Amino acid sequence: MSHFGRSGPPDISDTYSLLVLNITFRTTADDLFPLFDKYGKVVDIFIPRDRRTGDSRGFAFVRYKYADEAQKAVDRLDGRLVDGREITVQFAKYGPNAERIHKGRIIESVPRSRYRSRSRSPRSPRRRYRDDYKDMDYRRSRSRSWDRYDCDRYRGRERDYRRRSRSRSLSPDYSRGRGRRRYDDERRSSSRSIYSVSPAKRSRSPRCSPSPHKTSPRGDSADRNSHDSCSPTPRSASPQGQPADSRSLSA
DNA sequence: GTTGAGCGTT
Repeated sequence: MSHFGRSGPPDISDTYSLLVLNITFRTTADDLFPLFDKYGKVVDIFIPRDRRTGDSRGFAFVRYKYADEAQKAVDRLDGRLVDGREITVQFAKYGPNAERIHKGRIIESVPRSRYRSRSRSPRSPRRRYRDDYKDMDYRRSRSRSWDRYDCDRYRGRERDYRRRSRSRSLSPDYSRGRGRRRYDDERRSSSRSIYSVSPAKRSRSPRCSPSPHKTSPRGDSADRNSHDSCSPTPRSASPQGQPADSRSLSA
């Protein structure tokens, strides 16, 4: 969807796309258009939306006509407070026109001297998340969707879990209050569980079955129980945590 | 109604 009423990319012949991150979920292209248009010729503005809910994903793509204007907008609008949040404007790397960008046209066309390094964006290796939702399903872009999704995948995607858990400014899960309480509960639970059950039996969560029933009139406790079992806590499922205790009790 | 690392549509 384009801001100019044109469906899809209107003309990506000589346009330069900027990635606007950290915008609010309610910020639309109409809100970004007057901001970016003041610093250059904005060809098109596109805000990706969720495939399921159709809501904004929190970032937008602003397409400029010239690279110098785009760079100026990056330097000007990067860190600008929009709708109460500080947005992050940078050149888009991936996308449908990633090939022409890979040629080094945009990146080399703009002076990096003006590009101020923001400590909020470290050298985090980002992966192609498009391959994810195209490989298995639509991307679970929001963290709230990670409530009871695949729990078994946490073993192989522990890095993904840690990446989503951390925040760039405040505390990771602790900011939500939900993570710390559950985490503490898990730790006390695991410490108490080793005295009654061997870790070999609880190493695998038997409640990780993808039950189709999501909500019940009184099944709230059951749903919450699944949360504890499927909680991505590697320590509660680490058998090497207390080998001595487990050995003396298990044997 | 909520959320917050990241890279896009006809």
